[in-house]
Amino acid sequence: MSKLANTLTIGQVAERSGVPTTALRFYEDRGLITSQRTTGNQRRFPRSILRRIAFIRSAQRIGLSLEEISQALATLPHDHAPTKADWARLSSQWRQELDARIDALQRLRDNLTGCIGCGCLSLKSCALQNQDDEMARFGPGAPRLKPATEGGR
Amino acid sequence: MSKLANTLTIGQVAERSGVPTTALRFYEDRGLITSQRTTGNQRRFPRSILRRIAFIRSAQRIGLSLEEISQALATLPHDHAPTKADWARLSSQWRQELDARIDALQRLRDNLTGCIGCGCLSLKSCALQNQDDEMARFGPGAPRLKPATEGGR
DNA sequence: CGCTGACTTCGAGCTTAGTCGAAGTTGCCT
DNA sequence: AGGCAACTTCGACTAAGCTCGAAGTCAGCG
Repeated sequence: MSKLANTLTIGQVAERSGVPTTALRFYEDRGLITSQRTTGNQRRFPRSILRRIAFIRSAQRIGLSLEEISQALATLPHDHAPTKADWARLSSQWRQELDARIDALQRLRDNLTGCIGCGCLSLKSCALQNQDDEMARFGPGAPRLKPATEGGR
Repeated sequence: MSKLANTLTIGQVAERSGVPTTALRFYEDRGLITSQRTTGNQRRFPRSILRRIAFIRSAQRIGLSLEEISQALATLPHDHAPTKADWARLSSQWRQELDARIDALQRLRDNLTGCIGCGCLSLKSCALQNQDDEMARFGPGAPRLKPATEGGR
């Protein structure tokens, strides 16, 4: 608890951001964040990393994958923390995604509600059954991202 | 394309339900469905399996895990397809879950909307940052079900 | 009878987002 | 100089929901 440099160790970043060191290293591995190294090969982060991490966690909360977040970050200046304008641009994009997701869920719910009385579950006619799979990507379980969409082999 | 027995092979079930044979075997493995075997050890399914599968896929679309679905199925008579009443009971339960999820997403969106202009992303003050993690379980990626909630070990 | 396609089991692999442990190195305080 | 916490890498493991391949068996048509 001393040595206030203008860089942070991974432990300090973890403490301040609430993100475990393991996750931070993982993010670096995936290119979401970067760091300098000391002569002894330890990571040193600029303070601006905290905002970047905040950005990442927010995006995750929205439901983006690290891959998508990575792409979003790629549209930002990588030498400093995102500006207000950057944030406005991306966050309104995300809001649209959220809107779409809410819509999809609502449609699903409405279908379900319509189905409660009918006990249908017919493979052909039930709206629940035939709803296109846009919900799939939001359920748990990664592989449902594309169940059998892969081109032949 | 002949031999219309009152039981179905796994391939026929796959074709009629749209669920791959691999998945069907997997479901059987997990106890979600069962089958008879021929003398040659091949699976033969009753036609009622189609409804059961429809049920399973619907539940998945709602966002339930196979484990949860398995539990729901356990409350049903296992000797025949779910009745109208069974379906009504479960589907209205699911609707509540959906409602909760929609609410959570809407709250998230509202926070995000409030944040678009502010460019805050402050670790301490931003509502997006401090929102409790109830959204986590609905994003993609299984492990987010409980990020670091595991009792110290 | 023979062929072929559909079936069987089994274990390995995929994906995402990490976590954990081992074995070894640094940084920093006293 | 010593000591200890914090750091390093690396590979293995988790969870869910499957998919794939290998190696072998079965069903049914001609």
